[in-house]
Amino acid sequence: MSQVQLAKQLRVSCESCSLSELCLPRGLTVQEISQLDDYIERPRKLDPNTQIYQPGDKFFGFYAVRSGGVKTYLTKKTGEQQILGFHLPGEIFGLDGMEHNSHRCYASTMDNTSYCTIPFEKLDELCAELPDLRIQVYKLLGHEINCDHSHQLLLGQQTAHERLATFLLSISSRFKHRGFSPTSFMLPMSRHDIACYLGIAVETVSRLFKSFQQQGIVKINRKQVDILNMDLLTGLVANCEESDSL
Amino acid sequence: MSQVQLAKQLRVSCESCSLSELCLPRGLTVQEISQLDDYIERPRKLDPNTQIYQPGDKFFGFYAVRSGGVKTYLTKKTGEQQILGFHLPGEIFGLDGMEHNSHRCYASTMDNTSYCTIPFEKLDELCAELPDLRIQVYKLLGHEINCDHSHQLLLGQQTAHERLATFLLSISSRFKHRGFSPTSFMLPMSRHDIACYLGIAVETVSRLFKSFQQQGIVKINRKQVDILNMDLLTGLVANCEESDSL
DNA sequence: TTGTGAAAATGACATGGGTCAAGTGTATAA
DNA sequence: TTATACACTTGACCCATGTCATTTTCACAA
Repeated sequence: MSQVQLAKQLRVSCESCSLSELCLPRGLTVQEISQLDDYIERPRKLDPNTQIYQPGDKFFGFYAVRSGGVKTYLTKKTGEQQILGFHLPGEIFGLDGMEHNSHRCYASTMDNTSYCTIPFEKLDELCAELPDLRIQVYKLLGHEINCDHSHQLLLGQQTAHERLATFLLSISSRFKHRGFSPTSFMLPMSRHDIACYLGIAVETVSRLFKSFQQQGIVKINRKQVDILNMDLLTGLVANCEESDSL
Repeated sequence: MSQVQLAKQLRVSCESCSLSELCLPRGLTVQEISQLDDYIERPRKLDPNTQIYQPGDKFFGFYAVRSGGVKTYLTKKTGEQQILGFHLPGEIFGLDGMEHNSHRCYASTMDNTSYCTIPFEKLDELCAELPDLRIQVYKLLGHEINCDHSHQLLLGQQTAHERLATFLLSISSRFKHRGFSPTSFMLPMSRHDIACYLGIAVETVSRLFKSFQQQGIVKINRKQVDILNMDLLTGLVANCEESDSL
């Protein structure tokens, strides 16, 4: 098989895979891709609301969402959960296990979900040899850190309107980035999850969605969202972040 | 010079250095330590309220606080800042620059402050050769991520009392970790900064400090804090985090 | 020692969004 | 087709915390 054919085959196996961000771009050679590809465990399928890991579980490696959606969250002893992040197809999670080789938070599916895993030990070994892969891993971790920082700004300084608008814009831009419509999409998470992510009450989410609709900014039917006026939506967060969104 | 002597000398140069966490422990060999030590730029001293970097600045590498204190923060366009983290002597900051090779947030001193820097490119080169150093870097990044997650839980789910109590306990345990008293210490930051970190108003910080004092939990005089009853203080956050503190 | 400005504390008041309690819709199963 | 349960919505009420105005304290300079 020629190098080109090999590349094509590998690309097919990873192209729609959520780890593609990690392994495909940035000029890795065919051989390098092949090496990494060998270690990736092929997709597993899970039902909605299935726990993937919880605090204390051993850290195996990174997870990459292929379809569906995953939430990661911490809880108070009283049960309230703070959702740390939503992970859509093409996105990575599981990084919370790196510090102590065991996870610190929960991860569970929000929908029928499939994902790949890449064992951290293998990834680390490859990193020793592949400078470009190392850079990719740094960028991945840096991205997580920057997302967390934006979330801190949201939770600490934004009003409820601003939070919800920021949330919609974030989902929109992430769908766009993956080649889907940025103005018409299905939310993979419940109102409850949105509330827990934004640090507000479910009732507030309902009321604000209603208010946004009355202003003609969006049209919302259950989980179907249509953004009717992107400018107005952007206007709601105009004073929030100095830098461009993630 | 014998290997032992060399080790001793290097240890002296890094022992009290904030990067010691990164380079000294975990069985690096004398030679490995020496290699890393060569790249570390020796301390710079800055006045209080001096900006170290701001969004858009080129990312050079990690910073390690030797004395004083540093805050990292994001701002809204209207000027409110959300403090992302306080960095005490022995702690690292600057990781926000990794994703795009430029910083996303501000960093500035809160006090007379000195710090070392380690250029990221050099660190990365060494990582290729030193598996133990690589592990250290992963743990460092994992720690930042886990701290950010705890901060998200605080900002999203805790009441003002719980936030302030959590904050005091965090500072206390970090002083303890560095060998200082966990019950009697000087806060390096202003009330304003505490408020911005906790996502509450300065006035609320004042009122809660007073309330904590009236309950006999702490004694506070300006920036001097004495924790009188650690159990009571811990009790205030009893329902907050499931897992142990960071 | 006194003067000056910033930080912190205090008091009075306002309100965003939480809480509680019904309702309404919708998807799945019998 | 109807029953059931759960997600979501809506309304009424209220409280923790923000906002604004004022006073006090402290650090430092003259």
